[in-house]
Amino acid sequence: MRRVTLRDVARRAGVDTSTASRALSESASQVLNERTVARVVQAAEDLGYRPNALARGLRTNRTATIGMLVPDLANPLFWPIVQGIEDELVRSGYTLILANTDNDPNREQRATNSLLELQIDGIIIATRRLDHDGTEVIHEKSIPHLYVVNRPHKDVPFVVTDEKRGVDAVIEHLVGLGHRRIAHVAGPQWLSPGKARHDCYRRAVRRHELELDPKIVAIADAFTLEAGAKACHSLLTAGGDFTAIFAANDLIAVGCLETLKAEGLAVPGDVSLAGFNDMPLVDKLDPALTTVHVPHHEMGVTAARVLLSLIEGSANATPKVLVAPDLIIRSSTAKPPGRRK
Amino acid sequence: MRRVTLRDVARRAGVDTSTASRALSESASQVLNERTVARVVQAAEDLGYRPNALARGLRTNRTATIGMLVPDLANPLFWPIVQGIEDELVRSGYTLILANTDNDPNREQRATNSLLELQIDGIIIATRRLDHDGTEVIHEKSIPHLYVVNRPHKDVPFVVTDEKRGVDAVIEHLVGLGHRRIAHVAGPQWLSPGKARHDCYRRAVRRHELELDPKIVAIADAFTLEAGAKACHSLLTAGGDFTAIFAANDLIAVGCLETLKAEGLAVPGDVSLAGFNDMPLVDKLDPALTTVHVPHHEMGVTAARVLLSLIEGSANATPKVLVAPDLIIRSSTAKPPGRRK
DNA sequence: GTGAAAGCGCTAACAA
DNA sequence: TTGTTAGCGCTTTCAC
Repeated sequence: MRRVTLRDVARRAGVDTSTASRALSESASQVLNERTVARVVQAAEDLGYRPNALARGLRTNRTATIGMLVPDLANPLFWPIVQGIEDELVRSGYTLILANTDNDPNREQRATNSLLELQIDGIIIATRRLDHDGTEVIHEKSIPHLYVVNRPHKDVPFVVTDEKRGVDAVIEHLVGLGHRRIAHVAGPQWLSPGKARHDCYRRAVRRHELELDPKIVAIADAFTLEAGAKACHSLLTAGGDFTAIFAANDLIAVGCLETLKAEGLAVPGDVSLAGFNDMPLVDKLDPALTTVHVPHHEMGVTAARVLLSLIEGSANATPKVLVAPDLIIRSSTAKPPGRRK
Repeated sequence: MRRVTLRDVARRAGVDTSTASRALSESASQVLNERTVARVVQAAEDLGYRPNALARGLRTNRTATIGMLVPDLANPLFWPIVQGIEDELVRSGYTLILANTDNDPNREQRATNSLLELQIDGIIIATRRLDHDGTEVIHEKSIPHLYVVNRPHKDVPFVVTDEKRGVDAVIEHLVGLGHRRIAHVAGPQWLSPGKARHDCYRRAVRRHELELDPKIVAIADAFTLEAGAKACHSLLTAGGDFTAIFAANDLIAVGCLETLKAEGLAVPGDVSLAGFNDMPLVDKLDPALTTVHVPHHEMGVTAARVLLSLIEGSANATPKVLVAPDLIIRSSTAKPPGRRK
């Protein structure tokens, strides 16, 4: 059972393959005799013809596929983004090719090569590493590309979270509640959100004229619950005085929550706690987590749109979009206790 | 800046394209003069040559890409599976092409076509709908394929959760605790896991010689928290007597938890509650949810392996793998209260 | 309105 | 050991 090709269709319709090709093309079929088109369409249907995207792509230099580099598929953060991207791409007839990089430079490199070899029409990069060699090629090749979630440099096209806005909202909220000593459990500093939120935290603290005490900053090894718990522990043993913790993301926050509870500290009675991302179920914890909600799905949709406009050449050179996150105040933050802990 | 082709490489190395092709092929290069190979490799590197996968695929009828149909990217359940699949495929030099179907027959159909047109070497189908017309073509085309998570019929290759084992473990656990009236909040019956778990529940109840009371079974419209909360509500108003609830998945379970709490019922004091899937954070809820852990990542890895063996023809006709889930007992289940609620 | 012909970039018989 | 040749399936000028 051989594959049905355009030649087979043409033969059955009694026309040349070029005519069959035209008949099956939305635009080119306009030029043809109606009856010819009908005959070809019928033949194609009878035979169960399905065009070969490889041959078409080879010929036209367009594949209607978009590649995406994801650092970590296990991170719930990326699901709605990928979904948003996929949703929007499908609406425009594109297919998404996904490549997981595990934040590993080697895999990043290889994945990038694979995508490029597949002659994708554009690429969306969700790397979080600050040094990402694997993607340089993309810039050189001048293939339409877009960074999402985070950006490595200033001068690349991107659709990213407005980290500053999110962090500022958290700190302002805590300061508004009366907190003066706000600790930070940062994420890994070699990952873009880890560094960005840490920087924003420091600037916000300074702006509010609070003391910038290294003893109330801990850095988690990873954006995980376990790393958060460990970092929170070191925060407690460092002996710094604090009444609130701003955690670099929700998983770290939940880790902190575990540690605080284990140490007999009440949240928010003794210590207020805020996270970042608003991942599923954090609103069902006890206490429900105050966090920064990032409209990830929307971000994905926007990213896809921007990339498509880049491909069609209808966008300005390097589009830059900041997606505004919003603080969701729940019950893990409250006024500081009357006296210092 | 034109794309670098094999011809360019060949020209620079002073050989024919066919020789260049051989030099760059792992196997065929064995036949060539070492120095020639070195020269070609050097030229390729100098020029930044990257093979065109389209041309290669057109020629060889192999693309080293695998398609995957996912019903719902928003469902956390699928991510570790996708990750497992991706991890394993990459190890074998394959690339994953993802298509989200939203459980929509139309999108399913279109996505299937797209994948087939891209000449994928195999396809993994994660549909949950019981009637899925969109994928018939795949069977006809006799392209290597594999169902994952759930299967539509008996006679397809699959790597799926052993639903029966999971449900039996839950019911046995509850019966062991002394529960005699175990309610079920089922998932949508047109989705495979919804129906399967419901069926298994009924069989298990019968096996334990408990009463099969329709008043203590409610069906949620969707596998969501909200639908679970609503269904739990209707369970309560139906007036059936029960001391435990087996929810068809974790989100439904959390919905039940909300409703029970709102109605002033203690979990597990008044009612025990168990879920299915062990999604992230359910162990941090209050109470921590007893649930069935499905090794999703491992399932993905297995699925990829099986599909690859199918592609290489080294597998038996229709491989069928049941992945064993395990009951994780946490604090949402306990002995029933002394007297009926 | 339709056909003829060329070629996208690659691989693999077949020759030499 | 290397080159010659053909062709994968499609689109698109160019000619009629």
